[in-house]
Parts: sequence; C-alpha cells; structure tokens
Amino acid sequence: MIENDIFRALADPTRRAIFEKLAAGGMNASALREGMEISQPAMSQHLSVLRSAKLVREERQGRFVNYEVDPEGLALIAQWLAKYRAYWPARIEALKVLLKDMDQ
Amino acid sequence: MIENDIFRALADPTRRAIFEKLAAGGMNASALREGMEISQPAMSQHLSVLRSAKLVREERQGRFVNYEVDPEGLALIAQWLAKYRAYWPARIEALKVLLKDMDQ
DNA sequence: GAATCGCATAAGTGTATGCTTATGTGTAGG
DNA sequence: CCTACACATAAGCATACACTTATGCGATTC
Repeated sequence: MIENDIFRALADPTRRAIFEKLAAGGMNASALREGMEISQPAMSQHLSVLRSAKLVREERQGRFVNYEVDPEGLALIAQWLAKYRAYWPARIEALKVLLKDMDQ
Repeated sequence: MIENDIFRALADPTRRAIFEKLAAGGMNASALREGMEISQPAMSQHLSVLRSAKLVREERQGRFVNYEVDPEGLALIAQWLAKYRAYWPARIEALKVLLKDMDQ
C-alpha cells in the first residue's frame, strides 16, 4: 500500500527536511548532506525510503545521482486529503492560497 | 512539532482505518471497535495518538466518549501540502475534484 | 588500470512503537 | 452503595526503525 509508504516516509522529521530541501531545487545526495549533520549511509537510506514512497525520484548523472521532488507522491496525498474534504473548515487560509494558485 | 504528530499518527494503517471510519460519522470507542478486531486498550491508545495529532476530537457523553474528525489536523496537512504546490502536476484528477469543491 | 569519488548495501545496535494483560477511574442503574 | 459498564492508564514484550561502521559497486581521473 503506497499510502502507507508515504505517511511512514513523512513521519520522520529528517526525511521531511530532506524533502523540503529538494523542493527548493533538485540536487545530488552529497549536496543534500551539506549543513545537515547526517552520515552518508543515513542519507542514502532516507532517500531510498522517500523514493519508494514516490515522494522523490532519481536521475543518474555520471557518478552523481540527482534527486528531485516526485509530484506523484504529493498527488497521492492530495487524493487522500480530498476524501475528507467534507470536514475541511470553510475558510482556512492555506486552502484559500491553494485555491487561488490552482485557479490561476 | 504538530506536523510530526500528524504524520506519525497517519503512518499506522490501523489508525488510518479508524480515522476513515470516523469520517463517515462520529461514534464512540466501542462502536469503532465493531468489525475491527482490535482490543479495547489498543483502540484507546490509537485514539489518544489521533487526538494529540488534532486529527480527532472527543466529546464526553455520560459514560460514553464520542469521537469525531477534527478539521484542524486536516487543515494542517493541507497547509503542509500547499508549501509544495509548485510541484503538483497540472491536471491530476484529484486536484480537479479538490478545486471544484473548494470553489464556491 | 589503479586510485578516487559518489553512492548503495550489509550487519549490528539502541530506542520507539504497537500490542498484550492487568488495573484504575468515572458514570449509570438497581 | 454496589455492581456493571465505557474508557483510560500502567507495565511488559516483540518488532520496526533510524542510526552506526564496514564494505561493495560503478563511474571518473590520472
């Protein structure tokens, strides 16, 4: 179940930080480690978890591996969230922003 | 960090099932257990986790405790998701549904 | 082609998590 | 009040998880 992979992946604060960093622009694993006080194997393992959750995707570039946000994971979260739209409060600021951006 | 509580709460499939059940209508803990093969303490513990994640809220009714979906948790997920709207694919079906529902 | 670099994988370890059984707490009813 | 009921909490246990160190594997570079 992919939903399980997604929520489990996001349950770890380090992985959310990695994801947020990637959201600002794709980069390789070494660049991701900069300023993050995390070992190389740990980063590799986190990226593996994010990858199987479809939150991140990789692209080999020589001996580097460039990582970037995978929209598929985000879309799946949006789908999950949409199931409960009956319970969304009418005027949450985030939703207004969301609406404005999607209307474009 | 509430984000942490939310994603950790949703990382468990049993808790997502409980949440989904409550989304169909509020009910007490005993009613929730029906058809779920889960012990009474386990249910109580799961509800406690969902409660501290603001995904569920309680309302005492005599010796029963009625549980229902708390919109606050869902709104927080929406906020988190909104941060990455730049990566949402243009025409995901779920997002269209989402947009349609939020408009008007 | 040997060394180095970027990254993945293996194996081991402490801690968190979800369960269990047992017990506590508060409310309703006879 | 005394019992029964709905639920919460405590304590213990097996497993999952995030980390570590060590090693493997391609790809570049000299």
